[in-house]
Formats: sequence, C-alpha cells, structure tokens
Amino acid sequence: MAIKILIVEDESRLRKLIRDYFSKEGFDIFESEDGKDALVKYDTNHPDIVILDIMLPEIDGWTVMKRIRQGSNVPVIMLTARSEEEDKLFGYELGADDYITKPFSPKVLVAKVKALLKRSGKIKVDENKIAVNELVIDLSSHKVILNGKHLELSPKEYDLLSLLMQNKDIAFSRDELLNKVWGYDYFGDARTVDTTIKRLRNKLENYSEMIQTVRGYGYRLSDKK
Amino acid sequence: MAIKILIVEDESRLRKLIRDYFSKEGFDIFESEDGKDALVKYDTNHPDIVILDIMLPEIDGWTVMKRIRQGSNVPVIMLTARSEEEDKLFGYELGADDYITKPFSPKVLVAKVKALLKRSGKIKVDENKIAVNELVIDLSSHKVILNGKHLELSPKEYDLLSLLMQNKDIAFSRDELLNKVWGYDYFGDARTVDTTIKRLRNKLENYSEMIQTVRGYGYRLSDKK
DNA sequence: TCTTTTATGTCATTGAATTGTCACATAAAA
DNA sequence: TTTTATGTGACAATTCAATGACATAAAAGA
Repeated sequence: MAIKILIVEDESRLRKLIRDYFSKEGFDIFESEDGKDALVKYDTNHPDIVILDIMLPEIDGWTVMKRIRQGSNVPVIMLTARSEEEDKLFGYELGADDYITKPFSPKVLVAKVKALLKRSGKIKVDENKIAVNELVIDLSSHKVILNGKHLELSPKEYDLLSLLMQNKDIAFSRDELLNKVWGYDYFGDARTVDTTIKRLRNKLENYSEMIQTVRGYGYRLSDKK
Repeated sequence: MAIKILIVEDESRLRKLIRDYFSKEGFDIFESEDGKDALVKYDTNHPDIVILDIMLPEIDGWTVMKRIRQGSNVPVIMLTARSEEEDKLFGYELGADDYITKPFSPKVLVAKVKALLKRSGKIKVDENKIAVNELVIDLSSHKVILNGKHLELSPKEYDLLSLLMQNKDIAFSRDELLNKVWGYDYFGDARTVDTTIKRLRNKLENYSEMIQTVRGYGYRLSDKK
C-alpha cells in the first residue's frame, strides 16, 4: 500500500531532492513542473498527498490548490519562498493543510507529510519496509518501489530480491539461494539463479549494479556506488 | 556493509593518519583536500559519515557543512585547531554532530565516529571482519578492503587470502595450502600455489610483503613492519 | 473449458576472467 | 661456484557468468 505523493515544483534540483527523500520512505512518486501538468497528474493518479510550490509556470499554486479543493480534501502542503504571514493566511483560506518556507530541511518536510498522513489515517503502523538506496521493499504489502516508481516483479523475483535486501552486503552462494528461495527440496540447475538475477537486473535498470556478482560463488546486494 | 567515510583535511600527513586508523576498522574511505572537491565527492559517493576540517582551501568547512545540510542529515564531525567555545556553538547551529580539537588522539576520533554511527543505526554488531594492518577481509560479504579501497580478487585469490588472514602468523606448507584451498583431491603442481601467491602480492601492491615466503616450506601472512 | 498471457526453468552460445603449466630469471643456500 | 628454491611473464586450457531462445507450466481471462 505505497502512498502516492504528487510533487509540484518547477525547480528541477529541488524537485529531485524532495523525490529522493520520499523515495527512501517508500512513497510512490509523481512529479510535475508546472500547474497545468499538475492538475492532469492529480486527476489521473489520485495522490494521497500533494506538495505544491506557489510560484509555478502556466498556472500558479493558488489556482491549482483551488481546483484541487473543488473535488477533494486531499492533504496539501505548500512551498513558498516568502515567509510573509499574509501568504500563509491566504493559503489556509484556500484549504492548504500546512506550509513550509524555502529554504527548508527535507527532513522537516518528510515529517510534516507524515504527520498529515497520520492525521488523515493513511499511514498504517505495521509497515515493514527496508530501503537500500532508492530501492524500497515493503514486506507487508509485498511491494517494491524504485525511485518512487512501482516495480512489477514476478514471485520468484520478489522472493530473491527480498532475501537479498534483508541481508544487504551478505554474499550468498548459488546453492544457498536455491535453498532459501526455491526451497530445500528443489533439485535443478544452479544456473536458474542466474536467469532470475538477470531478469531482476533488467527491471532494476540503472540500479542493476546493486546486485553484484561474486565470481565463483554467487551474488550479493550492496549500495550503488 | 563497508561504511563509507569522507575525510576532508588539507594537511596530507594528518589525512593519512586518519585514513590509516579508519582503514583498519574496515571503512570504505574517500578523501578530499579542499572544500570544493569535498562537495563533489560527497555528492557522488554518499558517505555514511563525514570528518570535516574547518580551515580548508577554496571553500571552508562551515560552507561545506551548510551545503551538506541542505540535502542530508549525514553525521558530521568537525576538526578545529582552535578550541574556542564560540566555534563549537556556531558549528552546532549549522548542524555539526560532534567536534574534535587538534591535536587529537586518533583513537578518540574513531570512538566518536563509532558512537555517531551507532546512534544513526549504521553499525551492525555481528560483522564478520578480520583486519591485519590496513587489510580487511569481510567474510560475510566476501569483500576485501585495502587501505579503504575495495580489492578485486579472483575466487582462488580470495580463498587463499582468506585462509591466511584467518590464520595470521601461521605458516602453511604448499601441500597444506593445496589441500585447504584447492581441495583434498587436487592433484597438481605445488608450484601452482606460487603463482596464486604472486597474483595476490601484485594486488596487494606495497603491502605485498605481508605475505612472507617460508623458504623450503610455504607461506605465511604477518603484519607489515 | 479453452485461450491467452505470464512466469519459470533449461539449454546452448558467447565472451571474458581465471587458472595451471612451463620456461626462464633471480635469489638463497650449500 | 654450484645447487636448489622461488619469482615472474607468457600462453593455452579451462571455467564461469551473461544472455537469448525456447519449452513448459501456471495463472488469468474469456
């Protein structure tokens, strides 16, 4: 049950920073760099929470806010460069749930988002997540998120990745993997592991190097360098 | 599993000293001698902890600290020549996690680093590492680190080095090595050992003397003198 | 049920890394 | 100086992992 977050921010560096933080928390991320696109993404993806910059090209944050509020009560956090009180008041009137003034600490932003989600009952307590770099596995929901995007894994791929992530930096021999993933009574080619690793790496795209080959032995998952 | 540490210090003697101490602890080490390079190294390598001198060429430690803090909460320990209280206060405001005043004992620095890492949950307790000088082998991840840098070993090289490191200062005859590394049923030239030793020594570069020849017998791994 | 899609295992091929052997150089011991 | 042991470079044989193709099995859908 990955939580969907829409990040609306035109400055790409900042957007990327925010994305990185939330991707590590296992959020499913959607991004827009202008207000028009934001509304489209909002309508199509129904995020659980929106982070919205005020200064935007095309349509400004206020207008986006108003439009969103016409049909929904989704929590919205506004980003503003100015810290003037009047802005805040105006925003709250329009229905913003919280505020953060640039420059801000990404940790504070994450905390605010979590607080809002808790208030709206979206966050479950029993989540069981493991993150390695931008790769997050949620053991309770069996979901894997890479860089804010949901990864579609087959059962074997999931089991294998799950084992490796739960044992980051531990090298497993092919036989160990066969035992732990395929089952102790599996009798088959150890090369089967290779094939599943190959398919996993394909899905990990440019994070594929996280699964490292230990020649003459097996595989290991480690941080991307 | 190897913890990444970024050491930012312009005085090369001191940097080397720090490096040696942390390499013995099995850290993965990155070094910078000025603030500009430090920021680049920080962004590319995502260290788990940063040791940061205040007086630096190009960009000073304060500025580096501020930049780092814009996007991350990584633990930072600052090195300062002066011990004035105001410096410390200023540093803490910027988000430094700890302080150490020159001249300092490297042991104290290592202790502080470990404490911070424990606090941030980076250190695991049951790591399976053996260190001899600046050479560290991590048996669970099958990684070998020399002087903070990852060593790329072939399977035979790894097995051989692993045996020698687990039995530091014990001399093995060629036949024993053949048995223990190549397998009890291996029948081949005992000189094969020599070749693998040669390849290992090459990779150990100026630490090659750690593998000592026991004339008329075999080999032994000991401290570099 | 039958069909279609997806997941999985096997296998052959390819290219690269590893390894063992040998010949010769060098060093140590006799 | 001779003998013996070890270091080293080159080469060929071997092993190994990656990959693509295919066949079968399982699941989903009609």
